[in-house]
Amino acid sequence: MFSIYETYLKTKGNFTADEIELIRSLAITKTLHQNEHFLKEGEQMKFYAFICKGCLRNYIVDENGDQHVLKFAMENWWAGDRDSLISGIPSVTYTDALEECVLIMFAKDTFDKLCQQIPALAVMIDTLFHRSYVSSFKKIHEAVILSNQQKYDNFNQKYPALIDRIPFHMIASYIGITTEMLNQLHNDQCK
Amino acid sequence: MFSIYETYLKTKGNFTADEIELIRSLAITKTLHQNEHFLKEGEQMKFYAFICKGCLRNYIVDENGDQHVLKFAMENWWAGDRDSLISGIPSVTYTDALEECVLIMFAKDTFDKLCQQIPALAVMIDTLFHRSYVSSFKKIHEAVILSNQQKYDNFNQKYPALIDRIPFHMIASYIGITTEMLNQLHNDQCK
DNA sequence: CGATTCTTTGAAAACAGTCAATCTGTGTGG
DNA sequence: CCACACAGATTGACTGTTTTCAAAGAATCG
Repeated sequence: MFSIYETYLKTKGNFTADEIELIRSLAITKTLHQNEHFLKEGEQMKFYAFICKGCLRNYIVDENGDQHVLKFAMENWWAGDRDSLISGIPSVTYTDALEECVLIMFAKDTFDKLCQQIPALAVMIDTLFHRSYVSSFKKIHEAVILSNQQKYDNFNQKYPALIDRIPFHMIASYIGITTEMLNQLHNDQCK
Repeated sequence: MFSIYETYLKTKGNFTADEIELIRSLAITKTLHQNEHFLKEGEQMKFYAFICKGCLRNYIVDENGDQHVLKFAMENWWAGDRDSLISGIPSVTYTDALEECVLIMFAKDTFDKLCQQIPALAVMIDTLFHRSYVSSFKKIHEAVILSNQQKYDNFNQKYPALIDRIPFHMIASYIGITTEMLNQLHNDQCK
């Protein structure tokens, strides 16, 4: 499974064979079965976790016990609650596996040291963080101005085929509409 | 005006007198009059810009020529398009002054070098970036699940008195509702 | 004071959410 | 292997909210 991560690294920067080997030596592989929790509210996230296989969902539970999906993460993404990881504070979100998952993980301390030793790795993470800031800004704007129809179209464009992989009510929660509405939009499209 | 920035710095980290002096020596003060453009679409943002006084708005113009307000920035915030600044790409947004503004600016290269020399400054910026990532996540979630009424309440809580300082239609654009709707919510509250 | 921009109002239409009932598929225990 | 329970999907009627449109009133700026 490390080979998937190695491929990912090679698309993100120039790493020497030695560096790859060093990274490999410190990687921890973890598997999750379907519906298994990866991180719970109140727990601190202590590992960088890269997804080699599978799909996870990140969500919060409000005071009424209702769940709100904040994001989905799948192959070649990073999983979990970044705020908890970086700030060292307890997570306010839950993350769990929607499918069988295989993760490549690194203890936070280990990974931070690696970043100091391997400049390309530090650049990769900085870029990643910057990118996700930019994309989250874009997502705010979309949430604000788009109609339900447009949100639906957008979702399908951004996550092709994900709608066939994840229960409707979770996608509805993610894009901020009701399950009934999502269903109707989906029907309209298939006509 | 630098004293305002100095006060800001002191709340964000421990800076020595020498460091403050070094920062001061490289600062550029700029004033903007009301409605003056600070940054246009297509231009590259080349300065870190801290707001000592005044209020700016950051927005995009869509294919129909309609403006969409992405954010407001005022005293003790940073102005402009961060993506352009960090990535060195042309800005996709406009930023202009809603009032007379005074900015403390630093050329990007200059500031990046300062960060290397002054660890507290680098930490400050990292924290700032991380924070705004986290808060953007919160804002997405709010845009997705809150009713117009709640968005209005939220805005007033987060930006007290800003509603008396900025034209209604810009605030409406920012929170993603029509001017008429905002007006009605505002009336209801005053009853 | 004239032009422009911003705010306010109300009616009609479009839109989205709620609710309740039904349908479907999956997995479990007998 | 069947019957049942359960979670998720689907449907339609109803309700409430939000937008659109049009028009008029205030405020601001040159």
